[in-house]
Amino acid sequence: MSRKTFQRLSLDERRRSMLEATLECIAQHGLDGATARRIAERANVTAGLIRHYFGSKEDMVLAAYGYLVGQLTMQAAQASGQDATHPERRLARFIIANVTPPNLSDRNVSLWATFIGRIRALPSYADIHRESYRDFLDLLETMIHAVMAARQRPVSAEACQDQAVALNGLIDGLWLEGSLDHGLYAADRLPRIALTAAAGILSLPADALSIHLEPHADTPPDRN
Amino acid sequence: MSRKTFQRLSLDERRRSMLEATLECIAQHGLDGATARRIAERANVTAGLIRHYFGSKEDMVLAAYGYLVGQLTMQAAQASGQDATHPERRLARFIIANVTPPNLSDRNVSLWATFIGRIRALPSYADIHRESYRDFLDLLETMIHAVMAARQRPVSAEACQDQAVALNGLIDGLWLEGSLDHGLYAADRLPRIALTAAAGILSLPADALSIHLEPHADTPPDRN
DNA sequence: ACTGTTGTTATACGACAGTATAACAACCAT
DNA sequence: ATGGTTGTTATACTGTCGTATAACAACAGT
Repeated sequence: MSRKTFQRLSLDERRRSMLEATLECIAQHGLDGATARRIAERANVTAGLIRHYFGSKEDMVLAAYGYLVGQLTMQAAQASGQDATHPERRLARFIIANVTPPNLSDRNVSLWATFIGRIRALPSYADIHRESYRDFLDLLETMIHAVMAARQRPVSAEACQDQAVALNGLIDGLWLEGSLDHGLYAADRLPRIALTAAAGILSLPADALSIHLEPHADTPPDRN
Repeated sequence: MSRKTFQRLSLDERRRSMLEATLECIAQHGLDGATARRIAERANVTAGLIRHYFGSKEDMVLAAYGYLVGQLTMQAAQASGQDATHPERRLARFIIANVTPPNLSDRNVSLWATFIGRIRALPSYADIHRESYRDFLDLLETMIHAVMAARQRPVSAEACQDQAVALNGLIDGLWLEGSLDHGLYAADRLPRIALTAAAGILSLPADALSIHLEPHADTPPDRN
């Protein structure tokens, strides 16, 4: 009877691995089924480490929420690309990224919904949500503004914010319902649906955004 | 030391009161905090009744989910009115109902999100969600079709369904983010935002739907 | 009134949750 | 090499969870 052999990890590595185990357990078994022991087992540690790194299980779950939204927004922002010279392509890519895998996944939506459901009971969750929502909204508003500027269509700041709110709602809703694969329509229709609807919301020509559906490569197809 | 005095209720009344207690507890304390004892206390019964009426706590919670979505869709459908002679007004009212109280409430969103978060772990939840989603989608599709017919604008069934999916996403997203009152914008801006965006998605004139924002009374203001 | 049925209460029980504590071993500094 | 630090394991403990069971009481049929 010997003790389990183990490896000392750096603070960041250990934390990250435990947070990922937390998310995995919640996604797979629900919040109820995500017990301290099960999470620890998945992270290949013992339950005592939770206290050592996060103080309590509740604090670890909260940290896992922050970790999740951080990953989600980073993923979407990266997918949109940094190419600022084609505002409409940038916006289109951003929208597409939000309604296609890996961002579109039942795992992500399950986790997200689970945490949203705790906001009302535990105010700490509200703070994280508010921040991530504001980030997303700001990102959208900037992109919309760029699109309008390129088309030399002046819009008031207020109208631009309204459009950002609406666009955010559209993206959120499509991401959500699209991820819970209910078999009511094929998920590959989502990008086209999203882009056409977004163009409508922004009063652009119907195909102004869906034009950019084709290119899958990182390199833009135009010469310059 | 005498026993608690009690009153025999009909099957439906008792069930409903226990389901409502379940929802209230989940909304207030989260799924973790909604223990069988706490729910029973709120319903003014003892925990043993859960077994008697639902077999198990898990089955009761599932029934509560069904009860919730039933209430939500009924509420929205009623608010849209039965007046089929003004398709655009009907659609507008339906949209407004979804982004204003009592449908817009953090309680409802908290509950909804909590249940959505369980879909992946417990397939029974997926069935309920799928059914309610389909109902909502069908409702929207019918309304959109009526609007287009009244404008004598022929649209293919496929295009109509795409618009319904997009509109549903918009409504879902705005309802969701609007309910979690994050203080980033005033909730009373939502109806106008939603109607304008919806008009855009359907390629209608920008104010085609928001025209119907004003009338609060049940009686339409036009003579006929 | 009385009696039978069953909705409802009261209580007990096993299981397992989260966590506090102490022993231990991996790694670093020397 | 070796000692010290502390990340990590192992275990025990307390509370409370869901639920099974038995006693009880409200109401209906007579």
